[in-house]
Amino acid sequence: MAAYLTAEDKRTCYCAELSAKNIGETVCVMGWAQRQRDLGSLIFIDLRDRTGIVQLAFGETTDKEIFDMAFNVRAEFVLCAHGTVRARGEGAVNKNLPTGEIEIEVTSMKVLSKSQTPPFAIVENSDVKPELRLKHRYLDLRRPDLARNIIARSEITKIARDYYAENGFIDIETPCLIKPSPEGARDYLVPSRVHKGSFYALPQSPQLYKQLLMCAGFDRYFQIARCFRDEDLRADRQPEFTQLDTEMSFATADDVMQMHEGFIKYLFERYFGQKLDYDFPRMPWKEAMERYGSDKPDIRFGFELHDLSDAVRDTEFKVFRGAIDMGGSVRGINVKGGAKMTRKEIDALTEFVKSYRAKGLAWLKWADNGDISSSYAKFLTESENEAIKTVLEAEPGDLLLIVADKNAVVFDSLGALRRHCAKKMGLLDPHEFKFLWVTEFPLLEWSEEDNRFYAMHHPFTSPMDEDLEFLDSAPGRVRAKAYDIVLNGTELGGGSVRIHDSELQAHMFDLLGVTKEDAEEKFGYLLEAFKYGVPPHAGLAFGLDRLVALLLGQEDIRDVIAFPKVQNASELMSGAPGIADPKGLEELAIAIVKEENDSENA
RNA sequence: GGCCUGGUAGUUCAGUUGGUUAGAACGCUAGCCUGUCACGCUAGAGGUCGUGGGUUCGAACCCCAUCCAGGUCGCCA
Repeated sequence: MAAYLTAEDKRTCYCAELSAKNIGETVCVMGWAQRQRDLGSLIFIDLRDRTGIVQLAFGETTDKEIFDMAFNVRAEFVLCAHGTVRARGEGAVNKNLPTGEIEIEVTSMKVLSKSQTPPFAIVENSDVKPELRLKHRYLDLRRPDLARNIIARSEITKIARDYYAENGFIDIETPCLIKPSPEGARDYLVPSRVHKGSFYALPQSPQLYKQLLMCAGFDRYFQIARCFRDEDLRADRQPEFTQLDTEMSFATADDVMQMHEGFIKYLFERYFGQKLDYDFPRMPWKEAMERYGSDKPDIRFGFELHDLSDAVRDTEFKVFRGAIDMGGSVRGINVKGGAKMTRKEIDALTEFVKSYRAKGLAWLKWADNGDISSSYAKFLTESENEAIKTVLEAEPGDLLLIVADKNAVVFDSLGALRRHCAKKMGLLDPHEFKFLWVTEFPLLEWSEEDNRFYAMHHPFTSPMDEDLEFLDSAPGRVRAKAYDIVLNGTELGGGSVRIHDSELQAHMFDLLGVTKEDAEEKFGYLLEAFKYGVPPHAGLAFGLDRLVALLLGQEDIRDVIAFPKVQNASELMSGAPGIADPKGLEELAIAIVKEENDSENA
């Protein structure tokens, strides 16, 4: 039977807070039995709480009743132990344990709760299937590495709140039940009982509300905001995630970037005790694409892209010829030291780029001993081959990898390839942090599929002043006052200067093919607000999960989220989502049409 | 939605021409043990081989379907 706590059972400290300084003190600790070691007439129990472990000792001086209790303790029993801190004997000190110099000589104990044998051991660096860990997430979270992540996340959000508060930001909550505005990512919909047939959406971000807060005069807004997107998951993407969301009035793009760069520096100083005393580089989007094939470049290593189109401008090699003729390009990277790769490994790289829609990979391996093998060299003239080597600054030991295709495919595949090679070659140090700003994003993105422009960021993003003149003549070349903060190949956050001019906003909607009625229906309240004096404003949101994961060297954001969802967006512990009660559905006037999850408004 | 990988004891895994009773380590249970801390020693229990169907004299193994988990592309204004 489980015991209960009484007035005397007051915890005096956490397990791992005890040290040699406490020798002689009477203490009361509570926690979980990590392990029990029975040596006959001597028993040790490692007691664990979220701070760590302390050893409880039971011996000949222990009451028989308590000793028997200790004898029966098993892993994960919850204990309350009273006793005296004492030094361990000579030779019995455990140097691997922070509390290894001492132990608690237990005078009384309660088993507050028993435990079945857990489905997996509660230890650091567990190699148990994610499936099982997530099903018993409360046990997984007892593991020290995961517990540390969750605690670290709390520290980081505390630092964020401090920084933004110190800089005059006001923490304001915005609604989670909002009006659907289907554009971009899929919304999670919540049916309204009162308004049958109508739905709320869960916010993909507090975008419109924070702009309205600017209209309301709260010129610096901050919120740790939960956001929802009904899209497929990835290691760095959950259907519900947290943004560290901000907005500033009377601020330029530069003001915003400086403010948030300040936050990162403040965070590094307070969390790591590390000074980042340099300005984060700023790189226009076009340069990022051309040098790294990515709008979120990892600049910890080289292997930059180079345009080889000129070098093979007149080639008869069909693969290159075709790419150039269709308006694409031929680009390559020089994987320094990559000549060590075997033919098999290079073939695997070819498969890798194919997953990015590239038709193939042209390669040249220049061995240390001067031998050259290549998939393409024999199709090119000597001068073309030389030109490629010159542009890529090739030398013995290098591996040249070339993709010829539409620009989008070339950038995508080579951008991913350079990172893939760097990872394979062990060049990515998770403890090296290289921040940069990517700026001057295109305002609009052409969709082949729909034969129209879409806003690359969102339709409230302001064009750059110097490109305003092209808004009608060449919309595709208009750049936006948008900026992303990038760390080690991950987009940590992004934002923009917003349009605060009704006329320009109307123009934007026009370009995007949004009719007046449409705009009125979806965003009327924002446009209305803009009629009553709207300050120029700009903002930025960090992906908190990614930020925490990267700082902690975690590859998967699930390791910094207490109760994450798996790939099919379900939550294995609770089993969410679940079937709704038919009565409830009736009340909502919702009928399930198909056997599956497909629901429709009735 | 596409492609790839995996699912065998509580856990991590091994298991090839398809053939007796499906193994190992750790964990678990019991006994012994006064300084352990991955305690040690002895003994023992523990399996719908993800699920359903098929081929076969015979299936963990071959085929089909399906479920679950992971990766990835599409998608993520």
